[in-house]
Amino acid sequence: MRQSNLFTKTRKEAPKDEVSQNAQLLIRGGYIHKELAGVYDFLPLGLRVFKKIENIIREEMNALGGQEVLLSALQNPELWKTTDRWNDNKIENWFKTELKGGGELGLAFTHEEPITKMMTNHVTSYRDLPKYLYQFQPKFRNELRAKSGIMRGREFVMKDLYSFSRSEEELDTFYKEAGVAYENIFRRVGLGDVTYLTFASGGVFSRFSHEFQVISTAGEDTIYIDTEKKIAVNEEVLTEEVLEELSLERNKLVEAKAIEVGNIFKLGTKYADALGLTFKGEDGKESSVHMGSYGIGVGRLLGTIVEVLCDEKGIVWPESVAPFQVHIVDLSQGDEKIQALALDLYKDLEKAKTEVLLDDRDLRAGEKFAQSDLLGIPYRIVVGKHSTETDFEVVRRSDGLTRGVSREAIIKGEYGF
RNA sequence: CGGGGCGUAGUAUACCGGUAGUACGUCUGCUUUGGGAGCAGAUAGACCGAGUUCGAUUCUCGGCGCCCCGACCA
Repeated sequence: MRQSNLFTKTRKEAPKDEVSQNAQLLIRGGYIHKELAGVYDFLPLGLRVFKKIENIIREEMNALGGQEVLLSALQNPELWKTTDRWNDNKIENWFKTELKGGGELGLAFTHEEPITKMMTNHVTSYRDLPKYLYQFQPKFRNELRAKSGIMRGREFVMKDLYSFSRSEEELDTFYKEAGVAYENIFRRVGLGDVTYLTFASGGVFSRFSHEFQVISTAGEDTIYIDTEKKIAVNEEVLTEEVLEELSLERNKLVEAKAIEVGNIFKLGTKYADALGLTFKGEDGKESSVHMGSYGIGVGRLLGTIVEVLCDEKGIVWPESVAPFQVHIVDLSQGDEKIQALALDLYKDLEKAKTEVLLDDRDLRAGEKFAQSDLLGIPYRIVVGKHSTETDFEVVRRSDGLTRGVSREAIIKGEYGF
């Protein structure tokens, strides 16, 4: 893509009402636009990153045996009354709306009820199970206070997977696999070193749920980490009893602020019982389906990557989620030869299916570099006075290292760092 | 929901009971050209409503919106 054609613009300053680093940088870079408090639009660059993250999650969910669906955002109150979750005293952050002809509707804040009900049409026998359904779907939560930029919004896209198993054991097995898939996801988006499996409050059907917490001062949660075992405990469940149960020693735990980027937990038969999701076993007996729920906020994950990996100059995207792999900065300043060098390289990279952004705008070098740093594309190729037809200067964004790289190697994506 | 703060140009800000100034941005021209450059010119603004007043962007009240701390967060 040519930058001269991109409608978004970078800014030197962030709006004063954005305090969080993730939103400041994303707005300055033209990745997102704030629509309302806690409500953000994704612009072309932001959407590219969003889709990259979404695809990594999708690949891992498919590898788990997940089948992708898309459930509606408008929801039937009757289902929620069945489980006693329609009442505003029970669920405070509902967005509710009305039909013209009378009657209420809910705007989805989660999907346990509708997906469980939907599955009653498809599950009758033990042969129909287990099944794993997931979706990327907007969720609406009427937060009393939106905050932390895109980390806690009122509308956000969540990947939610629901597992439908025949027994507790079958659920346990899948639950463990899902945990591994989650670790894969966070590693693949560049957060592997700072993400901890964290024990958090469970529910009626399990002692604990598990959160995936990324260490960050921007986090809202406090966790206690055992760095040797690479697990953590959320402060909300930290008691002597729990420590003993998990064989952890209090004096070995390190306190840290963390961002919850994922959460998995077992639902048992709670929703299946309430909504009649049962199956006939081999013995002909009717049993309730054992369910689990597995969530990742895509926007929050994107914001977390910005928050954790940025530096004083701007965003630093890992290659796996970057909007482009290569940023060609054309410093021709009217020199047609240099301009042609940049343009030829750009065209050849596009032919080679490399995602490349060409800064072909007529701006000064300083501005271009500053904006390029802000955008955070992993590799920058500077085409200027020193460039030749065969050699270019490549700068790695993450550490600023610079190398001379041959045209041939660049086309192959081999920069030699 | 409790507490606090704030609403002036696209952005960041200043001043003022007598209709608003600066910087960045944007546009034009010239100069400049490897880290947000310079000169000249131009563009563009008081959240909404009511009240007080000769006069309100300024004071008062109400509404709306935004931010922060806390609470909340299947």
